[in-house]
Formats: sequence, structure tokens, C-alpha cells
Amino acid sequence: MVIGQRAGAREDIMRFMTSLRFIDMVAREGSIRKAADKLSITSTALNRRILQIEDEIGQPLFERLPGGVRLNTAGEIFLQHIRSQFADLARVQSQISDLSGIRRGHVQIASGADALRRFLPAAIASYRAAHPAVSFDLARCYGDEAEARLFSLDSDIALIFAPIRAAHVHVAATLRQQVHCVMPADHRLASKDSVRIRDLAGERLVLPTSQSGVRQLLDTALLRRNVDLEVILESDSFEFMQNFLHFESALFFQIPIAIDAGNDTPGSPRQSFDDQLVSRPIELADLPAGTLHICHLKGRVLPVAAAKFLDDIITSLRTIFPQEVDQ
Amino acid sequence: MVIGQRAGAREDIMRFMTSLRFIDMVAREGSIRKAADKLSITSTALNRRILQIEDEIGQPLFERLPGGVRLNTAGEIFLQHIRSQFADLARVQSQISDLSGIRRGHVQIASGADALRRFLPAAIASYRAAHPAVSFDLARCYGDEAEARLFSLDSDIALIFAPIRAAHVHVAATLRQQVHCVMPADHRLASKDSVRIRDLAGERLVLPTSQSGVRQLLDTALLRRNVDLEVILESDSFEFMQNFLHFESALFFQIPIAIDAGNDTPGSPRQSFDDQLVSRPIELADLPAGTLHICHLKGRVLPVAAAKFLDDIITSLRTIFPQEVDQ
DNA sequence: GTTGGTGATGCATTTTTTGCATCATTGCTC
DNA sequence: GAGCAATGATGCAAAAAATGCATCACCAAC
Repeated sequence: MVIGQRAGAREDIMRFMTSLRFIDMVAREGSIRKAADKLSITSTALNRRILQIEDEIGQPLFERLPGGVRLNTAGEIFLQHIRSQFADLARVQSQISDLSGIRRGHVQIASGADALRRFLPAAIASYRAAHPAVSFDLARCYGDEAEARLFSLDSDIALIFAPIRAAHVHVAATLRQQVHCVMPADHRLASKDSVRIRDLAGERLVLPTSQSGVRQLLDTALLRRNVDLEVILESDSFEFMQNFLHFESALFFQIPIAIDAGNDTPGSPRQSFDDQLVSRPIELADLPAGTLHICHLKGRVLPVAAAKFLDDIITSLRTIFPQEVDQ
Repeated sequence: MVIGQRAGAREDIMRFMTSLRFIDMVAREGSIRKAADKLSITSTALNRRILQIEDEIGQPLFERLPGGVRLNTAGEIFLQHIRSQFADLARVQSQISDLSGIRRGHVQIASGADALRRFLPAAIASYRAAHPAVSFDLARCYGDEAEARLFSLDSDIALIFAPIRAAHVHVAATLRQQVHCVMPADHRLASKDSVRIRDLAGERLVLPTSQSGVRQLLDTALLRRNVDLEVILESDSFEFMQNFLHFESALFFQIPIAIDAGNDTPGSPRQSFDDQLVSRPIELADLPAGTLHICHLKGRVLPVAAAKFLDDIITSLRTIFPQEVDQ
């Protein structure tokens, strides 16, 4: 998903990077011909560019397999170099544009569905109101994939509601998030201030997929207690789950950032959430709070736009959840 | 000074970097025509490459002056990017070559005359004995210039006998060095084990230039004491000073690393130093020890060859001066 | 003014890149 | 096993890009 006008739309931009872009594409596609299609050139031309670079490096970068090509070790080292070049070039361009006063740039974000629902739309709109020349790219993904995207430099910033696995990820801030149980407003549990795990016995549940951080927290808590549950649906779409509850009474689970974007003014009704649904926190004694990690690649200098946006969302989170942000 | 066969001798290597090399050269020369000469192309071609890159960046990188060109702010940012690309490419190539078992690469060193005299020749020869495919580039320079070379990525490693000024320099190790007074073997002071500042009264002195770290230490100590000195010569060449003492009796000053490469075996005569000259330490109470800093650019991943060589010289220094190395 | 330097530009030439046709090789299907 | 559908590599001609020459416009110093 791309928001704002994509900066690199022009094809002939940065000619000196062309061969490198080509290598990157071949590596991604695993085939010279497929990559050539995507790059709108002939496989001949592409093939020869690859051969030329390999000649200049002095060693092959790809293994030739019957079904295509695959990076060898040297190729992987070189590809990582290529990607860091691109990322650094983006930073330089962003920095140069910043000299003229207008902040330009392109911010690439990998996020779980949680933060993507309400928080990021508001945050990005607010940022773009101040800096209209900045475009955004949102990739929805789970923790591992988000970390991989940071490493491959496909994303600048990641918002991950899950433990951080890789050592190369730098956590700029964390946000504690207590899991909430969402239900129709007339549900029997809606009368309580908070929900206990044992209250869920016999309830119909709608759960996120097992890759989700919320699900992993739930699995740990539910399985341990051996509660009798009726899981009627699994989905990776919060929107689907929420709409489903309009037709059949059930429970599903979310963290506050997916419910409340913090844009409600005091006294006004919470427009940020469905009128017919209410959310109740699950007691911390039963289900510990999870952590949303706001990260970027360790050791990387982010482009101006991305760095500023990162600051902004941390500030914004601190406003919405004053007690829950750590840096 | 280049030792070993220079890796980048081939002209047509890494074609995709050509435009960037050109920009670097124009920036160094301050003139498109002069740069074109050095690059063996016409100013026309060079000019158009510059214009093309500027067009792709979207902003000019050079100010056009009547006498040539000069980088503007955007250009300086971009040039730094270019240089880091080159340095990182060198690291990648070095790493790729390392895959095949042979260590290849090119190590660029900036050093004061002190370490350049005896220590580095021995260290480099020893390293090249193990890795003949590694070539070296030695630039003799003073502290500030050495720091600048690290920053402009013209040097990988610097050995600086002076305080470190810039924040972007990472000190990998330090070596304490007591200043020694060098004199003819028949000099009256040669009978003493150590020399005091007051002993220098009335003596003829040969001093290094005021940029030298040894000189700066001496200035601080001598001026404070108001000793009556006869400075008969200033030079930036230790070799010249040393040979001069064969013709006229005088004193000059050096630090141990310039005197002793640590290659004398026990019992053998010190071949590392002139037979007719002896050195005596200046008492620490009169002249505090200085510090030799072994540095590289902060945050930079050195090429394999440079990183290994850095390790080697630190190990070697620890062997020669067991008490004086800190890391 | 004149001179000597600079960068920019139009045009013909050279060099490089690209695309087409084709080959050799491999894996899969029948 | 024969045939088919992929793959990457290569020779050759056309297209595209880079280069070099001649020239212009500009500025500073003498």
C-alpha cells in the first residue's frame, strides 16, 4: 500500500544504479528471464549486465541452476551491499531535499495489523499534513517478516507486537499493551469492568492467526488453564472479525492501539470504535501485557523523513498512552 | 607510497561507479577541466556526466565559479555518500575475496613519521608475508590531516601521535610513549640513564616541526621552564635529523616506536638504531608521556584485510611494549 | 582591450547497450 | 525414451548512449 506520490516512479532515475537494481531484481525473482520481464528489458540484456558485473567483481554472484539462478555466498554479500547503497542513497536524497526547506522523501513501514488499523492512518495523515511531499509505503506483516524487511531494507521502520528475535533490530521505543476482549455491547461480559480467563469458558471465540502476537499471548494463557473454549473462526483480518460480530455474537481480542487512535477529544463519544461493540481488558493476572516494539535496523542512519516520522509516532504514542511508553 | 600491486589499477573496473568517481575527482580538483585531464577524458564528457547526475539528483551539486567549481551543501552530502560507497565496496570485495581463502585487499594507512620509520615497515612486511595479495598505501601526515583522511575515507587506519580532535574517530588502541632524547654516543649526556629538562640548557637542539606531536609536548615543557636553548634546526624528517647528527653534535627527540621496531632478538646488537647514536628517556616528571592513537573511522566496518591488519599491529605493539598498550 | 581561464552546447563519431534469433542444457510429462 | 517447456549463454545487427571537436558565453586579471 502506497500513500502519497511514489518518489521513484521515473524509470530512468539514477542510471548509475541500474545494474545494481537489476541484480536485486534477479535475486528476488530467482530467474533472469522473469526479472527481465519485470524490468521491461530483454533477458539478453539483463543476462549480459549480470555477466559484466560478475566479471568486474571477479567472481560469480549467482549459481546457475536448471530452473533459474540463485545467489551464492558472494552474491549475498554483494546484494546486501546493494541494498544498503539504495537505502543510503534514499537517505542522502532525503537529506538534500531537506536543505531546500521542503521535506521530501519516502517512508517505508512494516507493521502488524494492530497498529495499521487506526493509529498509523492518523499518524501518517497528521505527518503528511505538515509535509505533503513525503510519501509512505505500508506493508502489513508479522514479526519475523517485519524484521526481515528491516534487514533487506525494504522497510525503514517496523511496528511489531511480538518479541524481537533478530540481533540486528534496534528498538527505538516500546509500548506495553494489555489485551482487550471485544464483544457486542449487549454481551453478558460487557457489564464487567474487566474480563478473567475463566469468564471465557463456553464462549464463542474468534481468534487471530497463530502468527499474530495477540494469538501467541492468548495461546500461552489459554492452553495453560485448560479452559473449555469454542473457537468458531480464525482470521488475520481484524476488520472481518469486527464485522462478523454484527451478525453472530462472539468474542475477539485486540490491543488498545488497534481500538483507539487517541483522536477522541475529551467528552466526545469514542468515534474510533464500533458503536455496537465494547472492549474490556483482560486482567493482567491472567494474561500479561504484550509489547509493541517500534524498531529500525541497528546501525542504520534513517532518511530525514523516516527519522522525523519515527520521532513523531513515539511522541504521539506517549500522548495517547502516557504510562506505557518506554524508550 | 604504495606497497604491493595496487588493486584498482584496471581502469574499466566497476563501470557503474564511473560517474561517482568522476564527481569525486571534480570535487578534489575544483575544476571540471583539470579533473578531466586526470581522468583522461574530455571536459565535455565529464561536464555532461556531472550535469546528468545533477539532473537525476534534482539539484545542482556544484557551484559554478569563474575559476572552476565548488561543492555546495548538497554536493558535500552527496560526496560523502560517494566515498562511503567506495569504502563499502572495497570492504565487500575484500570480504568476497576472503571467501575463496586468499586474503585480498588494499589497506590504506595514514601515519605520523614516528610509526612510519621502523614499526610499520616491519609490520607490513610481516603481514604481506602471510597475505601476499594484500597491497598497502602509506600516507605520512600529521594528526589533523590523518583524521581528515579517515573521514574522507582516503585512509582506513591512522596512527596518530597527538591528541584526537574529531568526534568521528574511533580509537582502537593507544600506546603510551615516553619522549627520548637522541644524541651522539660520545655526548656528555650519554653517560646518564635519563635526561632532565634542565640538562638541555646550553645544548644545541634539532626539533621536529611544530605540527609534530613530539614537538608539541616539548614546547609545553620547555617554554614553561624557560630553559636557555639553542635550536639550530627544524625539520619534518627524522632521517635528515639523524644523519645530521653524524656531522654536528646536537640533540634531537623521538619516541620509542620510531627508534625500535622490536625486531631485535635478545643478545643481538640493536640493529634497529644508528650505531653512533644513543637515546635516553626524558624523565617523566619533566615531560609527560604522549599517546600514540591507533584509529579508524567511527561506525565504519573495515575491509577484511584492514581489520586483520589492525588486529595484527595492536598485537605486535603489545608484544614490543607490553606495559604501554591500552585498548 | 587582451588574454587565459572557466563551464556549457551543437554536431559528427565512436562505443556501448539492447533485441532478435539461436543453441545447449535441464527437468518434467506422456 | 521422445517431446516439451523452461532456463541461461552467445553471434550479429540495430538502437542508444557516451565521447570528442569546435565553439560560445562568461569572468578575472593584467
